[in-house]
Amino acid sequence: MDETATETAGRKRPIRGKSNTQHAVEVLKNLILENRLASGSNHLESELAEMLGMSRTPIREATLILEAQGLVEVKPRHGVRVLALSSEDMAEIYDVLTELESLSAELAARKKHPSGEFHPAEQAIQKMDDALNAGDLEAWANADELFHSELVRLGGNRRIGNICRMYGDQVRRARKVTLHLRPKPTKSNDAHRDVLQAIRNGEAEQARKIHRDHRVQAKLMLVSLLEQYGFHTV
Amino acid sequence: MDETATETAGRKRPIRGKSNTQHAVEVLKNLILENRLASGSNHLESELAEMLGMSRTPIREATLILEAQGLVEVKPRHGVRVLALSSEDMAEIYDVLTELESLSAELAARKKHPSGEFHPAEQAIQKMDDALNAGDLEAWANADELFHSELVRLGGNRRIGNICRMYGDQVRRARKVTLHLRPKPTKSNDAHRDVLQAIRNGEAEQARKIHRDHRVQAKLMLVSLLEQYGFHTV
DNA sequence: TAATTTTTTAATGTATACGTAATTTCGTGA
DNA sequence: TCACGAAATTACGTATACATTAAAAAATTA
Repeated sequence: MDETATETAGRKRPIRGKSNTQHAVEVLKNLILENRLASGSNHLESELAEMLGMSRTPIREATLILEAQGLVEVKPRHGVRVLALSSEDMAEIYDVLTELESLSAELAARKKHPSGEFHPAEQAIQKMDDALNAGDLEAWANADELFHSELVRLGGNRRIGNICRMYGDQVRRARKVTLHLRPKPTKSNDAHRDVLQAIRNGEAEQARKIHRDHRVQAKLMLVSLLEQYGFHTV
Repeated sequence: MDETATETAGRKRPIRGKSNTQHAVEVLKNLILENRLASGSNHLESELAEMLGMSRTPIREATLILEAQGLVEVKPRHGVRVLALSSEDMAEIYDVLTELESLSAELAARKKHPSGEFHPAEQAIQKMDDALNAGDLEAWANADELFHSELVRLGGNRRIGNICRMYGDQVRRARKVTLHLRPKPTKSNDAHRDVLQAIRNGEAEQARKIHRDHRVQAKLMLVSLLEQYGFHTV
């Protein structure tokens, strides 16, 4: 009990440069993405506050932020509800990502890039190859994610960056379910390599088309997997 | 002084079913869109709190929401900064809207719609015609906005709806500046009519292309206007 | 005077108190 | 037993207090 009291007292000020609100956002987001706060479950502010060892104030602020990001819904007397992700939801999200990432590929191809600008994207592809050879799907997924965010960065539209980052969280959530059900993603690496080459060559329409086709394929596969396996786990 | 005290005390509970936080979001958003909180200006929480006659708590919550919507930036000791909208920002926003609305047109064309589903969109076009004949640009802009949101609704992707609604606010902000500088938008009405017809006919690619071209034109016109006139007013 | 340190100020982040209203529980009557 | 209404509970929205710390101001020194 003693140490608990001390801890609680000590936790008043944030550990290091990070407000309790920010901390709560991170922790709650992780809990949701890890599926440790189940979809559809309701949680009272006071419950979350106690769970994270802080008062309701930063919790409220955090839930507002998470609500704006579409991860939870705040229902006045019913607590914070973690939003479920149906296969329809994922289809919607994939459509948005497909569109905006393809546009990013096009935009990236139209721009002049300083040398070395493509290095992170190349590295991501390399990591994907390595991970695939090693049979490490988690590593592959991380590298894949990295490539997609690089693509968006190269496109240079920061708003697209924000949107894709936001929905990226949700895709990660679904990926937990699908990653080990899907066929080995050998074609992804090729597609990514091709997009990058098209961007380098300044072939805007081509870059867009390649990425778009790749994304459309990925969506079809993912959504059918989710429908097949019910997706009640997410 | 007396009445001030009474007012402050009375404002404790929200006027009508709407929390102070929600109220603050609305009021602040309007102030920003009306350009009565200038871009780049910083405002302390306490200042806004006093301005709206409530305590800092709901103001803080409101600013977090507005921050998530990209209207302001909360900088710890410098207050709430209203984000400026440069012509580059508008270009970014237009690119996103172009892409997502065009996709919506495509999606709408692929779907079966119950009869009467197109009624609101038709009405919006009619209003645009009327407004244009009457020379009422504000009315035209409102009807135009309505059509765009209808288009997105017909597409059926709720996430696109959220994104477009969000950026719609910012477009409205810029429109304040450009509406009376741009040439009369006679072609818009035709384009809208054509999209709607294509959707009706189930011509998905066609619908997408028409709307896309229209949007690209609009973007070029708008961005060049903004560059020309500096846009320092927004 | 300019630079640097100290002091002061004040805005924020957080906890907490409390009134309000929604929900639930309980009790009453049909 | 069920429906309905009253009382009790309690989660939330908001105000407020307060400690922390960044920024500004003042003072000291070179």
